[in-house]
Amino acid sequence: MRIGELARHAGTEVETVRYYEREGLLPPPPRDASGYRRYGPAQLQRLAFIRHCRAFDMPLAEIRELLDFLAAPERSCQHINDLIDQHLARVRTRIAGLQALERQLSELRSHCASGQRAADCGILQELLAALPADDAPG
Amino acid sequence: MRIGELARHAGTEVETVRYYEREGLLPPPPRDASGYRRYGPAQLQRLAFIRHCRAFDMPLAEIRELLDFLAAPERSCQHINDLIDQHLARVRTRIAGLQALERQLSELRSHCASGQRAADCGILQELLAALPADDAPG
DNA sequence: GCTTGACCCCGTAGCGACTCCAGACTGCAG
DNA sequence: CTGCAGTCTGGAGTCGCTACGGGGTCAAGC
Repeated sequence: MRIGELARHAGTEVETVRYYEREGLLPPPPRDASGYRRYGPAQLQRLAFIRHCRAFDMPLAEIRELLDFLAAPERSCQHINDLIDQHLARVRTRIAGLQALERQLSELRSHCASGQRAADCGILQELLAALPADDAPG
Repeated sequence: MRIGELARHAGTEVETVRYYEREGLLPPPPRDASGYRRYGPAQLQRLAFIRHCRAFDMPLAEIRELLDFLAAPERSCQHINDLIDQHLARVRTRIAGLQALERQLSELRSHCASGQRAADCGILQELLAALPADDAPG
């Protein structure tokens, strides 16, 4: 299979496949007489694994670590669990941060009805009143 | 005030201030005899405004638009409301996506207890079983 | 044989919002 | 005078792609 077919099966882009190869996540495949990359099912499985991890929003560095475990089936998978736990913690932290952000934005939004002059806009007023007293210059 | 003090008051980094200047969010300030940037309270207020917006996770392009309103107090602030509404919608979409991700990750995590061989790790199994049947090559 | 179009190659630059670095200069305290 | 913190400039690095430009290859249709 050539790169376009591989990408299609994995639901991604040709450029992304070449990018993963450059980054060392996919091994350089053999080439045919025209220099085209030729892939087998094992490469597709590996690519699908990567895309599956990316769908979980994992950074490539972590995916790299997970890929190492595919090649070392006898190793303890404790580190895998740790990676997932850490990632889960990151996601939860991010959610909490965004929820706080959403509350603040809703509050901000409530300060202005539509169609006023910018000078009277409660939103701009709020955004301008951003200097904590102890940080203000003397 | 010099750039370090300005940055400290705004709770940010010197490099960030210079970056904002390069990006046109802060006007180039006057320089003293040694070429050091000298700032007044107005610049600090503007920088604090930007950082406040960034704390709301707004992209610099939107902040640029909001800054335009500070210079045009007679304009209608309808566009400001629209910007906040759009941003709020983005934040809510992102939260929903991350919550779905969190559920999937928790599910994934439940597939493996600690200390097994990688070959038996339920997490790796799940990640590998990523190929939908209709996408698999013939 | 010739064109058209889809596919592939490589290398490079761009995104957003910083962050860090090298190498030089300035300002102030001890 | 020495040392160190602060500042200057320009450029590169981060992350995960994405989009270009300029070419080669291949199968089908005329």
